[in-house]
Amino acid sequence: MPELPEVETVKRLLEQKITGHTITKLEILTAKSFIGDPCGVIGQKITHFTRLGKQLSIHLSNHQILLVHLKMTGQLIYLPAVSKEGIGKGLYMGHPTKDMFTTKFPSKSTRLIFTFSNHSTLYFNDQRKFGWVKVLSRDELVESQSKVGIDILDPRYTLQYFTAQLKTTSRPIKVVLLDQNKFAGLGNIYANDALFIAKIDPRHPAKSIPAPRIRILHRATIDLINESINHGGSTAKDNLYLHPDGTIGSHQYHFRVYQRQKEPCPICGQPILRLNLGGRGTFYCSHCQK
DNA sequence: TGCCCCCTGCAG
DNA sequence: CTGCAGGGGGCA
Repeated sequence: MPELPEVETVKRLLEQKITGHTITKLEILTAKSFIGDPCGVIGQKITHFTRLGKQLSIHLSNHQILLVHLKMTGQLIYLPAVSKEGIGKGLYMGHPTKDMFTTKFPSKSTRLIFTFSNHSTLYFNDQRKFGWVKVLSRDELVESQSKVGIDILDPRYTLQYFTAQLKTTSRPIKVVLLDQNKFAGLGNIYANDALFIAKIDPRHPAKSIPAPRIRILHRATIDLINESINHGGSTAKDNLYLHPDGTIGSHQYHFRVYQRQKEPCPICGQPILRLNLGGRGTFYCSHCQK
């Protein structure tokens, strides 16, 4: 699920909740979800957060990093300390009357539980078990991200860089936009919608897109990502993307073509088509996108 | 460069 | 039952 806007939203909300907190306990319910030595994180304070593409780094006071990848169904859910009266009733500090979460935690998909010194908790939930949390040193973090491309929100993501990357391959533009080693952060939602905005057929070979179209596409990727961040990201129908406080994003109400096959194109009214490209669902308007 | 796979769950 | 899901690593 989470692409750049969703991970950025989680980062912003989580950093205001748990920066400065000390980890006192880590429960690993699913072994494959945690990679590294869990002992090293106990007693460490959370100092700050960074993000590269879809990967979130939680920096600790001993200079180690918890690197988080949510993959398709990962969630980071923060629960404030349970009040005395609320124990066993789902009553949390700051949520005086009722539990605002529709799902109780830990749930069937809870993989990791971090507890902090003030008794608040952070749940890593992941239905499909594709995601993970890794403990890394600074050097290991740099190494593990050395092949990742430039983040869409990085000032170095220029039109020149974008153009140069497209010129290296004749693969379908949609597939190239999803290549995290070229540009970090775009996923299936925003790749589809950016191509719609730029009126480019997702199958168009990357290297032969005319310069004026490349310019529009480059602009569209940045604008769309920012638009979605302003909407708190996209929570699709399965509700698997949640903010750390359990609320949902709203960018799904602004999808142009993503998951709208058979619905009328917002520009010309022709039905939106769906095809398979690089193993991923691809949505486009054959009349508007050439 | 294109498949298959990792997993779970839901819609058709 | 089959197909599909915000991702991406490994392998021919």
